[in-house]
Amino acid sequence: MPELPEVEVTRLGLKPLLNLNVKQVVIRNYSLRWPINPSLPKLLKNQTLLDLSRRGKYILAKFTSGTLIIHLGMSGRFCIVSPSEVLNKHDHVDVQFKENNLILRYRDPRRFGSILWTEEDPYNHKLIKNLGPEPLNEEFDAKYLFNRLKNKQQCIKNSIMDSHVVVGVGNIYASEALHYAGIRPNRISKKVSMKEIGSLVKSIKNVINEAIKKGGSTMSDFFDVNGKNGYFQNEHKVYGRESEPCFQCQLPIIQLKLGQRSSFFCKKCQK
DNA sequence: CTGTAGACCTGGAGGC
DNA sequence: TGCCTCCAGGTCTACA
Repeated sequence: MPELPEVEVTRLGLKPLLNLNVKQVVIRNYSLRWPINPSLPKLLKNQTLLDLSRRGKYILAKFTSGTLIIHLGMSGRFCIVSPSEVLNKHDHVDVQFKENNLILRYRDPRRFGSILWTEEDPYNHKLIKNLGPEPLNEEFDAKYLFNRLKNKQQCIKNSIMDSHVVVGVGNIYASEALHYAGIRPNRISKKVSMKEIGSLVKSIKNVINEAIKKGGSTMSDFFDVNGKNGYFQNEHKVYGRESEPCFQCQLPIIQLKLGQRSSFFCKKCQK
Protein backbone atom coordinates (compact mmCIF):
# COMPACT_ATOMS: atom_id res chain seq x y z
CA MET A 1 0.00 0.00 0.00
CA PRO A 2 2.00 2.85 1.26
CA GLU A 3 4.90 4.68 -0.25
CA LEU A 4 6.33 7.82 1.25
CA PRO A 5 3.31 10.06 0.45
CA GLU A 6 0.82 7.67 2.04
CA VAL A 7 3.01 7.32 5.12
CA GLU A 8 3.34 11.10 5.39
CA VAL A 9 -0.43 11.57 5.01
CA THR A 10 -0.87 9.02 7.79
CA ARG A 11 1.67 10.73 10.03
CA LEU A 12 0.02 14.14 9.58
CA GLY A 13 -3.35 12.60 10.41
CA LEU A 14 -2.05 11.27 13.72
CA LYS A 15 -1.02 14.72 14.96
CA PRO A 16 -4.24 15.38 16.91
CA LEU A 17 -3.07 12.62 19.26
CA LEU A 18 0.09 14.51 20.26
CA ASN A 19 0.49 15.14 23.98
CA LEU A 20 -2.25 12.70 24.92
CA ASN A 21 -1.61 9.94 27.48
CA VAL A 22 -2.05 6.24 26.90
CA LYS A 23 -4.91 4.68 28.84
CA GLN A 24 -4.48 1.14 27.59
CA VAL A 25 -3.04 -0.91 24.77
CA VAL A 26 -4.79 -4.00 23.39
CA ILE A 27 -2.95 -6.37 21.08
CA ARG A 28 -5.00 -9.05 19.35
CA ASN A 29 -2.29 -10.41 17.09
CA TYR A 30 1.40 -10.11 17.89
CA SER A 31 2.68 -11.64 14.66
CA LEU A 32 3.46 -8.83 12.27
CA ARG A 33 6.59 -8.81 10.08
CA TRP A 34 8.45 -9.02 13.36
CA PRO A 35 6.63 -10.03 16.53
CA ILE A 36 5.35 -7.20 18.67
CA ASN A 37 7.08 -6.95 22.04
CA PRO A 38 4.80 -8.89 24.42
CA SER A 39 5.37 -6.25 27.10
CA LEU A 40 4.18 -3.38 24.92
CA PRO A 41 0.82 -2.90 26.68
CA LYS A 42 2.60 -2.60 30.01
CA LEU A 43 5.37 -0.42 28.62
CA LEU A 44 3.13 2.12 26.89
CA LYS A 45 0.54 2.54 29.62
CA ASN A 46 0.53 6.06 31.09
CA GLN A 47 3.11 7.29 28.57
CA THR A 48 2.63 10.53 26.64
CA LEU A 49 2.83 10.71 22.85
CA LEU A 50 5.48 13.42 22.53
CA ASP A 51 6.39 13.52 18.85
CA LEU A 52 5.55 12.04 15.45
CA SER A 53 8.26 12.02 12.83
CA ARG A 54 9.02 10.05 9.70
CA ARG A 55 12.12 8.47 8.23
CA GLY A 56 11.51 7.00 4.79
CA LYS A 57 8.43 4.82 5.11
CA TYR A 58 8.82 4.49 8.87
CA ILE A 59 6.74 6.51 11.31
CA LEU A 60 8.56 7.25 14.57
CA ALA A 61 6.15 7.79 17.45
CA LYS A 62 8.09 9.12 20.40
CA PHE A 63 6.68 8.42 23.86
CA THR A 64 7.98 9.36 27.31
CA SER A 65 10.49 6.56 27.65
CA GLY A 66 10.92 5.21 24.13
CA THR A 67 9.82 5.20 20.52
CA LEU A 68 7.55 3.05 18.37
CA ILE A 69 9.13 2.37 14.99
CA ILE A 70 6.17 1.73 12.72
CA HIS A 71 6.10 0.43 9.15
CA LEU A 72 2.82 -0.10 7.30
CA GLY A 73 4.13 -2.85 5.01
CA MET A 74 1.80 -3.45 2.07
CA SER A 75 -1.59 -3.29 3.73
CA GLY A 76 -1.15 -1.55 7.08
CA ARG A 77 -3.24 1.47 8.02
CA PHE A 78 -4.23 3.46 11.06
CA CYS A 79 -7.56 4.91 11.95
CA ILE A 80 -8.71 6.96 14.90
CA VAL A 81 -11.99 5.57 16.16
CA SER A 82 -14.34 5.73 19.10
CA PRO A 83 -14.61 2.74 21.47
CA SER A 84 -17.94 1.72 19.92
CA GLU A 85 -16.39 1.19 16.48
CA VAL A 86 -16.95 -2.37 15.20
CA LEU A 87 -13.82 -4.50 15.08
CA ASN A 88 -12.46 -5.77 11.80
CA LYS A 89 -10.87 -9.21 11.53
CA HIS A 90 -7.46 -7.64 10.93
CA ASP A 91 -7.50 -4.94 13.60
CA HIS A 92 -4.39 -6.11 15.44
CA VAL A 93 -3.51 -3.25 17.80
CA ASP A 94 -5.45 -0.59 19.73
CA VAL A 95 -3.86 2.28 21.63
CA GLN A 96 -6.49 4.10 23.64
CA PHE A 97 -5.91 7.59 25.05
CA LYS A 98 -7.07 8.87 28.42
CA GLU A 99 -8.15 12.40 27.60
CA ASN A 100 -10.74 11.61 24.92
CA ASN A 101 -11.08 7.80 25.04
CA LEU A 102 -10.26 7.70 21.32
CA ILE A 103 -8.50 4.64 19.95
CA LEU A 104 -5.62 4.58 17.52
CA ARG A 105 -6.32 1.33 15.69
CA TYR A 106 -3.84 -0.56 13.50
CA ARG A 107 -5.25 -2.78 10.76
CA ASP A 108 -3.06 -4.90 8.52
CA PRO A 109 -4.53 -7.89 6.61
CA ARG A 110 -1.23 -9.09 5.17
CA ARG A 111 0.80 -8.39 8.32
CA PHE A 112 3.91 -7.21 6.47
CA GLY A 113 3.93 -4.14 8.68
CA SER A 114 5.85 -3.77 11.90
CA ILE A 115 5.49 -2.07 15.27
CA LEU A 116 8.77 -2.12 17.16
CA TRP A 117 9.55 -0.60 20.54
CA THR A 118 12.96 0.87 21.31
CA GLU A 119 14.28 2.84 24.24
CA GLU A 120 17.43 3.72 22.29
CA ASP A 121 17.82 6.42 19.65
CA PRO A 122 15.58 5.13 16.83
CA TYR A 123 17.97 6.60 14.26
CA ASN A 124 20.52 4.05 15.45
CA HIS A 125 18.10 1.18 14.98
CA LYS A 126 19.35 -1.37 12.49
CA LEU A 127 16.35 -0.83 10.18
CA ILE A 128 16.84 2.94 10.15
CA LYS A 129 20.51 3.75 10.42
CA ASN A 130 21.60 2.63 6.96
CA LEU A 131 18.79 4.27 5.02
CA GLY A 132 19.60 6.60 2.14
CA PRO A 133 18.65 10.29 2.04
CA GLU A 134 15.10 11.61 2.12
CA PRO A 135 14.01 12.41 -1.44
CA LEU A 136 12.71 15.84 -0.44
CA ASN A 137 15.95 16.88 1.27
CA GLU A 138 18.55 19.01 -0.47
CA GLU A 139 21.22 16.35 -0.06
CA PHE A 140 19.28 14.24 -2.54
CA ASP A 141 20.46 15.95 -5.70
CA ALA A 142 21.75 15.03 -9.16
CA LYS A 143 25.35 14.84 -8.03
CA TYR A 144 24.56 12.47 -5.18
CA LEU A 145 22.39 10.15 -7.27
CA PHE A 146 24.79 10.12 -10.22
CA ASN A 147 27.69 9.16 -7.96
CA ARG A 148 25.61 6.56 -6.24
CA LEU A 149 24.59 4.92 -9.54
CA LYS A 150 27.68 5.38 -11.68
CA ASN A 151 28.90 1.82 -11.10
CA LYS A 152 25.52 0.13 -10.81
CA GLN A 153 24.67 -2.60 -13.26
CA GLN A 154 21.05 -3.00 -12.14
CA CYS A 155 18.20 -1.24 -13.92
CA ILE A 156 17.36 2.32 -12.94
CA LYS A 157 13.91 1.53 -11.58
CA ASN A 158 15.25 -1.02 -9.13
CA SER A 159 18.00 1.40 -8.10
CA ILE A 160 15.64 4.23 -7.18
CA MET A 161 13.46 1.76 -5.26
CA ASP A 162 16.46 0.71 -3.15
CA SER A 163 16.04 2.38 0.25
CA HIS A 164 19.81 2.53 0.68
CA VAL A 165 19.99 4.77 -2.40
CA VAL A 166 16.97 6.95 -1.58
CA VAL A 167 14.07 6.24 0.77
CA GLY A 168 10.37 6.30 0.10
CA VAL A 169 10.20 5.64 -3.65
CA GLY A 170 8.00 2.58 -4.13
CA ASN A 171 6.58 0.80 -7.12
CA ILE A 172 4.01 3.43 -8.10
CA TYR A 173 6.14 6.54 -7.79
CA ALA A 174 9.20 4.90 -9.39
CA SER A 175 7.22 4.28 -12.57
CA GLU A 176 5.66 7.73 -12.45
CA ALA A 177 8.93 9.60 -11.84
CA LEU A 178 10.72 7.74 -14.65
CA HIS A 179 7.89 8.66 -17.00
CA TYR A 180 8.14 12.36 -16.12
CA ALA A 181 11.91 12.18 -16.58
CA GLY A 182 11.60 10.43 -19.96
CA ILE A 183 13.73 7.47 -18.87
CA ARG A 184 12.79 3.83 -19.50
CA PRO A 185 12.62 1.81 -16.29
CA ASN A 186 14.85 -0.96 -17.64
CA ARG A 187 17.84 1.27 -18.47
CA ILE A 188 21.10 0.18 -16.81
CA SER A 189 21.72 2.67 -13.99
CA LYS A 190 25.33 3.48 -14.84
CA LYS A 191 24.41 4.32 -18.41
CA VAL A 192 21.95 7.04 -17.46
CA SER A 193 23.52 10.44 -18.15
CA MET A 194 24.09 13.19 -15.59
CA LYS A 195 21.48 15.32 -17.35
CA GLU A 196 18.89 12.53 -17.19
CA ILE A 197 19.70 11.89 -13.54
CA GLY A 198 19.11 15.58 -12.85
CA SER A 199 15.72 15.35 -14.47
CA LEU A 200 14.93 12.15 -12.55
CA VAL A 201 15.77 13.75 -9.20
CA LYS A 202 13.43 16.64 -10.00
CA SER A 203 10.70 14.23 -11.08
CA ILE A 204 10.98 12.16 -7.90
CA LYS A 205 10.68 15.29 -5.75
CA ASN A 206 7.75 16.60 -7.76
CA VAL A 207 5.77 13.41 -7.87
CA ILE A 208 6.19 12.81 -4.13
CA ASN A 209 5.28 16.39 -3.26
CA GLU A 210 2.19 16.34 -5.46
CA ALA A 211 1.09 12.96 -4.10
CA ILE A 212 1.30 14.24 -0.51
CA LYS A 213 -0.80 17.28 -1.47
CA LYS A 214 -3.46 15.01 -3.01
CA GLY A 215 -3.65 12.78 0.06
CA GLY A 216 -1.69 9.89 -1.45
CA SER A 217 -2.79 7.19 -3.89
CA THR A 218 -5.73 4.96 -3.00
CA MET A 219 -5.44 1.82 -5.13
CA SER A 220 -7.72 -0.41 -3.11
CA ASP A 221 -7.16 0.06 0.57
CA PHE A 222 -5.23 3.18 1.45
CA PHE A 223 -7.19 5.61 3.60
CA ASP A 224 -6.02 8.30 5.97
CA VAL A 225 -6.64 8.03 9.71
CA ASN A 226 -10.11 9.50 9.27
CA GLY A 227 -11.05 6.98 6.60
CA LYS A 228 -10.68 9.42 3.71
CA ASN A 229 -9.18 8.12 0.46
CA GLY A 230 -6.39 9.81 -1.51
CA TYR A 231 -6.75 11.34 -4.95
CA PHE A 232 -3.33 10.95 -6.50
CA GLN A 233 -4.27 7.71 -8.27
CA ASN A 234 -6.25 9.95 -10.64
CA GLU A 235 -2.97 11.63 -11.58
CA HIS A 236 -1.09 8.44 -12.44
CA LYS A 237 0.31 8.77 -15.96
CA VAL A 238 1.55 5.21 -16.39
CA TYR A 239 1.11 3.08 -13.25
CA GLY A 240 -1.73 0.59 -13.71
CA ARG A 241 -2.45 1.88 -17.23
CA GLU A 242 -1.24 -1.05 -19.33
CA SER A 243 -2.36 -0.76 -23.00
CA GLU A 244 -4.19 2.49 -22.29
CA PRO A 245 -3.04 5.47 -24.39
CA CYS A 246 -0.15 7.59 -23.15
CA PHE A 247 -1.50 11.06 -22.31
CA GLN A 248 1.41 12.61 -24.25
CA CYS A 249 1.56 10.59 -27.46
CA GLN A 250 -1.46 8.24 -27.40
CA LEU A 251 0.67 5.11 -27.84
CA PRO A 252 -0.31 2.25 -25.53
CA ILE A 253 1.46 2.06 -22.18
CA ILE A 254 3.73 -0.98 -21.88
CA GLN A 255 3.92 -3.19 -18.80
CA LEU A 256 6.97 -5.27 -17.93
CA LYS A 257 8.34 -7.07 -14.89
CA LEU A 258 11.53 -5.80 -13.30
CA GLY A 259 12.73 -7.41 -10.12
CA GLN A 260 9.42 -9.25 -9.78
CA ARG A 261 7.51 -5.96 -9.78
CA SER A 262 5.23 -4.58 -12.47
CA SER A 263 6.60 -1.54 -14.24
CA PHE A 264 4.85 0.73 -16.69
CA PHE A 265 6.25 3.06 -19.34
CA CYS A 266 5.68 4.68 -22.71
CA LYS A 267 8.17 3.55 -25.33
CA LYS A 268 7.93 6.80 -27.27
CA CYS A 269 8.11 9.29 -24.40
CA GLN A 270 10.75 7.35 -22.45
CA LYS A 271 14.17 6.64 -23.96
C1' DC B 1 30.84 -6.47 -2.70
C1' DT B 2 26.65 -6.85 -6.16
C1' DG B 3 22.33 -8.50 -7.89
C1' DT B 4 18.34 -11.46 -7.75
C1' DA B 5 14.86 -14.98 -6.21
C1' DG B 6 12.35 -16.40 -2.28
C1' DA B 7 10.05 -15.56 1.74
C1' DC B 8 6.53 -13.61 4.66
C1' DC B 9 0.64 -13.06 4.47
C1' DT B 10 -4.43 -12.19 3.08
C1' DG B 11 -7.89 -11.00 -0.15
C1' DG B 12 -9.76 -9.71 -4.54
C1' DA B 13 -10.35 -10.58 -9.48
C1' DG B 14 -10.92 -13.51 -13.26
C1' DG B 15 -11.16 -18.10 -15.59
C1' DC B 16 -13.48 -22.54 -15.79
C1' DT C 1 -21.13 -21.38 -5.78
C1' DG C 2 -16.51 -23.31 -5.69
C1' DC C 3 -11.85 -24.02 -6.77
C1' DC C 4 -7.67 -22.53 -8.96
C1' DT C 5 -4.25 -19.13 -10.39
C1' DC C 6 -2.42 -14.72 -10.42
C1' DC C 7 -1.77 -10.24 -8.60
C1' DA C 8 -1.11 -6.40 -5.04
C1' DG C 9 1.50 -0.22 -2.17
C1' DG C 10 7.47 -3.65 0.97
C1' DT C 11 11.84 -5.30 2.14
C1' DC C 12 14.69 -8.62 4.77
C1' DT C 13 17.43 -12.79 4.10
C1' DA C 14 19.82 -16.21 1.73
C1' DC C 15 22.35 -17.44 -2.03
C1' DA C 16 24.95 -17.25 -6.58
